Amino acid sequence: MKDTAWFDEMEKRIPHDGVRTRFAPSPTGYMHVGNLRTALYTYLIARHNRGKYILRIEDTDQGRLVEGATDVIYRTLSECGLEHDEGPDIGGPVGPYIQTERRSLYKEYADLLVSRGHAYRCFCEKTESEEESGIFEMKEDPCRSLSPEQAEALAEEGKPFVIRQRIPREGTTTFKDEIFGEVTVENKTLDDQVLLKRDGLPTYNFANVIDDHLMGITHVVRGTEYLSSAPKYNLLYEGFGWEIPKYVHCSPVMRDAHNKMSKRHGDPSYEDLKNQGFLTDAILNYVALLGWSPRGEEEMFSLAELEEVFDLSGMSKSPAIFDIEKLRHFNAEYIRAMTAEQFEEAAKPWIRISVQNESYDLSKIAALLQQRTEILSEIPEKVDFFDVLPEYGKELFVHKKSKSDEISSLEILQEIKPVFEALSDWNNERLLNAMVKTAEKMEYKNAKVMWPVRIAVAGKAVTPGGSSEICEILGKEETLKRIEIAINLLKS
RNA sequence: GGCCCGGUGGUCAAGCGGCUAAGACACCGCCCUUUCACGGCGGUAACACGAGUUCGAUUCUCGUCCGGGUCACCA
Repeated sequence: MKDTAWFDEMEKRIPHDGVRTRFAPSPTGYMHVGNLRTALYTYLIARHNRGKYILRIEDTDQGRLVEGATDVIYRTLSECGLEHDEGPDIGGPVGPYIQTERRSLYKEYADLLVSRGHAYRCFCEKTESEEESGIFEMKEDPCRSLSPEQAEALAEEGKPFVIRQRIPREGTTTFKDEIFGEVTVENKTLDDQVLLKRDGLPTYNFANVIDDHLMGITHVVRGTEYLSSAPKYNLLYEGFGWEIPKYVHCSPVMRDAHNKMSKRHGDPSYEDLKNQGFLTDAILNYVALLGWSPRGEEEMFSLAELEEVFDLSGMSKSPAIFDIEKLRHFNAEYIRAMTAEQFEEAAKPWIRISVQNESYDLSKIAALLQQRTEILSEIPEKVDFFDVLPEYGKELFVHKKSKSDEISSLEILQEIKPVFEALSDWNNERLLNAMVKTAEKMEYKNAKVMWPVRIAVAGKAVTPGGSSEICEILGKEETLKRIEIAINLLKS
């Protein structure tokens, strides 16, 4: 074990420069919405207080390592603008920031705790998960009562061991959470959790305490699944004589009333949502509001605005169900708030999926789409008719609201065709004008004339943009061709 | 099962002893309108239950019920 000078030296490295938070994911290759939200809140607490936001990778579970997982984390955080001030990739004053690279550290602190009597070596066989065994009994660990000499002797023999925390049997432990307030538990309900595993790596429970302290973390942000083990962490801090950080336990994001969002259930990760055509800003905005309330009426917040207004007092205690419908709403709002150029850039790849015909003006198509799109992925099916006129039946010409039927549609199309043919300038204004004039002449409502034109040129009842805009984009030749097809269909 | 934490409309939620109990999504209706959409206006819909405390409880206390978490050499 290192001498006190070494431990003192470690203490001196700890920054004391205001608020410091950390996002500490384990690299499983998947950033689900709950993770992202935790990262966001962690980031916001730091930024709101002009503090530091740190990224730490918790890879102490060797069995669950996933190739390329850290890249997903970097990419997601960076895309979302949650830039960290310290981390594995950019370093910092209290590195390394990957737990497996800190393994020797944990051993020193575990030994320190053993020497102080707050922990002990346990030579027992591995225990099974109690949940699986169905037995929920606190059992006395025989190794707890081993004398230091006995334990030392067994270790000398080369017997493998883990290091367990020695929890007092008597008394209570109280901790304070920024969201839940004070929580008190009886020590006898706490078990002697493993601190250092047989493979020499720390458990989450231990590594967290060590790293959070050594990295000068002031606000420990994590999910409520750690709420009930928080007393044990406090006991650890006390054992070391360290200052206890502020705890912020966030309630989970649920997929429904009973289940958390999870990879297993196929719930969307950040990347999945992106692929479905959701915008980063919309995702962030929505996720921020899932479990936190700004109080006022305003719901739309940019990341910069969130940094200003975010505060712990708005945090919710109960779980929140993820509602994709509301996310769609936010996404639609963000799409509408984009400039035409921004939207065009975002939409083009999606338009291209079903519109390959080079002669169509993608900018015009995009312009029609902007006010009618909630998520980008619905674009291809909205515009597929530009390339290929769908097969459709006569019944599409029947529309109650515009008082259209097959008879009137045929009549109108036959009337409008020569008018279109005669048009010298092929643009929206002229087309609209032509249709309105035709309606006047036939003494029909505008809608009654435009309905069959829409059906004829698009082959579907729901289209982005009005019929005149579609005709304009399609061009004179294609429009007339499609009207002719419709006339023949109606005659048959 | 023990322990911990929750419980306001279908969903996200404001509320912090006295309110006609906000707002948003969704839903419905009306208006606008070249369909749909967008926009505008309006509507349906909630304090889990039972005791206390109090002049007065959605707000405080207790119990019941319901839900979540945890009890791993996973995080």
